[in-house]
Amino acid sequence: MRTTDLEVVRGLRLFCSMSEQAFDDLVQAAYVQNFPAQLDLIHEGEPADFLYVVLEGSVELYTNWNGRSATMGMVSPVTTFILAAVLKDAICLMSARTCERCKLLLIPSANVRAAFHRDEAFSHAIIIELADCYRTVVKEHKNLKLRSGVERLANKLLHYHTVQGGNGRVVLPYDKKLLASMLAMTPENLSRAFNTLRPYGVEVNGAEITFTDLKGLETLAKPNRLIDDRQV
Amino acid sequence: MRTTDLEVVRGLRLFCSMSEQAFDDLVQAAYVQNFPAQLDLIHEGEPADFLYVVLEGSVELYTNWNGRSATMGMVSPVTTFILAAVLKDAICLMSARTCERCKLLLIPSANVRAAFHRDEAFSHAIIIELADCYRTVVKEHKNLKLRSGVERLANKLLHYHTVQGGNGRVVLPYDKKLLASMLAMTPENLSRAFNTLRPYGVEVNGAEITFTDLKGLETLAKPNRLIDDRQV
DNA sequence: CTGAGGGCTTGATAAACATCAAGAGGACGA
DNA sequence: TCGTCCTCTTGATGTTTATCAAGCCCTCAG
Repeated sequence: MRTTDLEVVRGLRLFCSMSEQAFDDLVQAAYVQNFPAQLDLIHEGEPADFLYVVLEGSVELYTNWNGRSATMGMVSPVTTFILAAVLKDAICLMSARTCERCKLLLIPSANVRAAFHRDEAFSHAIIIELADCYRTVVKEHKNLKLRSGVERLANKLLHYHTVQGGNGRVVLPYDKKLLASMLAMTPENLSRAFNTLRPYGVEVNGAEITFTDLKGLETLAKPNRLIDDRQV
Repeated sequence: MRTTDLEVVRGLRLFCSMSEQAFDDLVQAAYVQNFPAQLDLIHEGEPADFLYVVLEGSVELYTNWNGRSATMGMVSPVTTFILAAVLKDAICLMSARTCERCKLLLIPSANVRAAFHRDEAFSHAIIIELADCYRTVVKEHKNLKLRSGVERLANKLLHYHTVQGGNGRVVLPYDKKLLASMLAMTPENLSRAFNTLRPYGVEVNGAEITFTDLKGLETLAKPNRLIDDRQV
């Protein structure tokens, strides 16, 4: 494992407060590995053997039932995933696959569990991390239950706008098929949703979106910190 | 606080492993209080002042946005709620109201946070509890993303059937308006969904449901442990 | 260059779901 | 007892979303 990777991981809120010793033990047992695009990392229903940390690239969490499929979330650097299943030593509820070429850190889940039993600071950091994971899903759930497809798209665009600097221009981070799945709609309907937003000053050019009437878009989207703000 | 209440709370997975001292401190600071039906306990957006434990009655977690409303979950005895907000000292993402007359235990959230910093066993129990909360919402989310209204109803009925003894008969625990909201559908559509299930041997008589073709119902519902099983 | 394939869009159609309106039946208080 | 309110159901209608089919455009390998 490269020193720079190690420092980045060490800097994560989940790991930064744990003891030197405990962190070293964890990292000693871990592997850094590169994966090609579109590779299945986890199948739902299987045990959680590793805690994953995305160092480079992005990972899609998804789920299947009765022939249908749904994207549950995207993981980008530098973030962990399937923490809850690892801690409970339980079966994974979601599948995971790489979107692009990825560099991942794999920490054996038994070591993670051992670490939080040994290091109190780590177990406190886990509590905050899990509480955040929980609240993120709750927000996702609210987003889905309370909003139509067009509204979800409008708010997602405003979110990207904020993240990307707020200068009236946005580049979609994923292709539209994936974006559609994230927004719980079909690619066809995403296309139509963009058309619906045109009167609100949303101009689409491939992956580039420009906004000419942010006020109007916000009036439609009605962003809400209890749904859209990451840190709340 | 009555001794029997105290023992029940002490028996909860969240509290049973913590030290006598820490539990006593927590309980000393707490109040038991009775609330009438349909009383608002928490408004989303407000700080989480207490960790709540439902001792009697049931509580609805719900949320609002732009004039719309959605039920997020039901809490029945003996269970805690808004644990994540309490631990993070954050704003509540959901509102809560009593459905019927309720007896609740209110533990000041500052005391909960102090307790997990002092008692290691408690912080480990919190980790397991939070991981479970997280996985429960993930399952809810999958249920909503992957299934139609009729499918959600069919699976909910099968779930009640299992919980209530599996003898081909079920009594709905809530009125149909609330059940509809839990299933993310309107009361009108719940009524129609019951009609859709009649050919699958589902007979409705007020709150009493009887099943005459469980195999058939299961073929339609396709229950899945990664969505429907509570303990997975 | 050429053809194949994928991403994206559009139109037509169908299914799922919501809304509006009306009415049956039961609970409850005056 | 009567009227009122509430829950639940049903029908008619409209909206939202999905599905199916077709076509455009771009990329890329041969």
